[in-house]
Amino acid sequence: MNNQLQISIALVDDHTLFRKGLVSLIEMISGNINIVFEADDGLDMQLKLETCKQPDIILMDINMPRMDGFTAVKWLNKNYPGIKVLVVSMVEQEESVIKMLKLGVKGYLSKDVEPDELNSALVAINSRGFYYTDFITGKLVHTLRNGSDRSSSSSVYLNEKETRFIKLACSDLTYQQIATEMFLSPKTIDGYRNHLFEKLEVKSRVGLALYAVKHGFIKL
Amino acid sequence: MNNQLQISIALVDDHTLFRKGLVSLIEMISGNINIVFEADDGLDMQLKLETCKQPDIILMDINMPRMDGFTAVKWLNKNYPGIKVLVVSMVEQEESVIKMLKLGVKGYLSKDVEPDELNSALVAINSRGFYYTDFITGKLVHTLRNGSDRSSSSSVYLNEKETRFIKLACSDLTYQQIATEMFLSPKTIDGYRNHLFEKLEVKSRVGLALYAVKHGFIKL
DNA sequence: AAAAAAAAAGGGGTTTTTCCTGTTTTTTTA
DNA sequence: TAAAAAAACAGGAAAAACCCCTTTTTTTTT
Repeated sequence: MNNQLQISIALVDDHTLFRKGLVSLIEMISGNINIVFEADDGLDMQLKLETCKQPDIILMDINMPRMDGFTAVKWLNKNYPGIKVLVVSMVEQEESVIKMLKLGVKGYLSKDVEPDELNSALVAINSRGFYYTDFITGKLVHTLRNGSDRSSSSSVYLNEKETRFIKLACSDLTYQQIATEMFLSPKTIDGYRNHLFEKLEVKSRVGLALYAVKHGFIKL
Repeated sequence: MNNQLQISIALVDDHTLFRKGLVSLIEMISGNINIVFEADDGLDMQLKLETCKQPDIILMDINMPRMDGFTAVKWLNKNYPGIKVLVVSMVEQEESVIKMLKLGVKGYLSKDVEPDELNSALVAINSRGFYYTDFITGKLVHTLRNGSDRSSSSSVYLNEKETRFIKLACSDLTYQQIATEMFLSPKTIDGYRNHLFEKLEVKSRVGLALYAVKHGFIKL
């Protein structure tokens, strides 16, 4: 355990300007926080961890090139289980929050919090071990209430035909045309649609298309 | 004209942590830059401009709630044509860059540049009036070569109601319900749809939804 | 203030989507 | 191999989306 007085942290975020700003901010508002290193993404972090002193807490972004936040946290859990992670991301989607919490991160801050809150979070994580805000609690409660939690259980795996179909559903083709394209009866396509509506919890072709984008079936 | 020594700027960005970081960074690296005010979004900026001193340069984000960067810059052109705008955004899409340049912004920086470059940009804009990087030039050349430039020819600018509509079109609501939601006749919504179909060169509501995602009208 | 343009609304129609309740065929599983 | 499950297919029908063309109202331009 580290003493309460000195907290050593590292920053992992691909937006240099944001990262440097954070560094400057942290150095300004808090004298007892020591920044060990900065990294552009998960891969960079792995390198820095080998050469630099090990931080108490890592501030972690989610969307990053090469290695994203999820992968990075997973890797940390395996290789440096002692390092606590505080997610600082613009992503406020329930799924991401839940996913990160499952990975055992100690806190989750939106990028539009006040600097003071960042400081509170760091202090809390260092002393108590975690910093869970109303924001997080809210997401959790909502997930519980809606039961779903698609992020793990339901195993939403689309087979080849479903994948083919959902991609085509993102086009201007009518279901008739999609049927022709896939050498199937329009009624079969009807079945696919209804099946996916249930499985993906959407209610219209638009919902299907947005799901497809969100989950990388099609690229914009 | 202001003298070269003191540059007064304002920051418009909804991510508090980023904004405060930037403030701290700017105060740290540069003694001759004076921050007049910070704003959460375009609307907030309008208010601050009334009460605060007028800045030489405004650092402007693009994606913001209530009033986004495009609208804010347009408003500035009308009401404060003397203020120069430097866009600082994560959005690196060609269309956004081009759109902003057409609106006459003096520079466009990605959020992952080094602090030094931000400083250079500010100094350049203050003395020469602009700061155009290879990044911008690259986008311009590419646009020229690919001829298209959908962003102008058809002047793809969505006004408030169209924006409202396209967002709602990404939901499960029927056009009827959207009409109710917007206090308009379903027939008017019909008109919006047809108008946008032409303007955005799409052929269905699905196309509309995908356009909305691609161009940041909705976040997934 | 008149003319032109844009926004809002409507009438009436076709096509597509969506949603039922089934049957038949193929594949899996016990 | 018989039973069960999944995939493919169907008829029918209501709802929604889409389309064309016209009229009224509002806004902008001249």
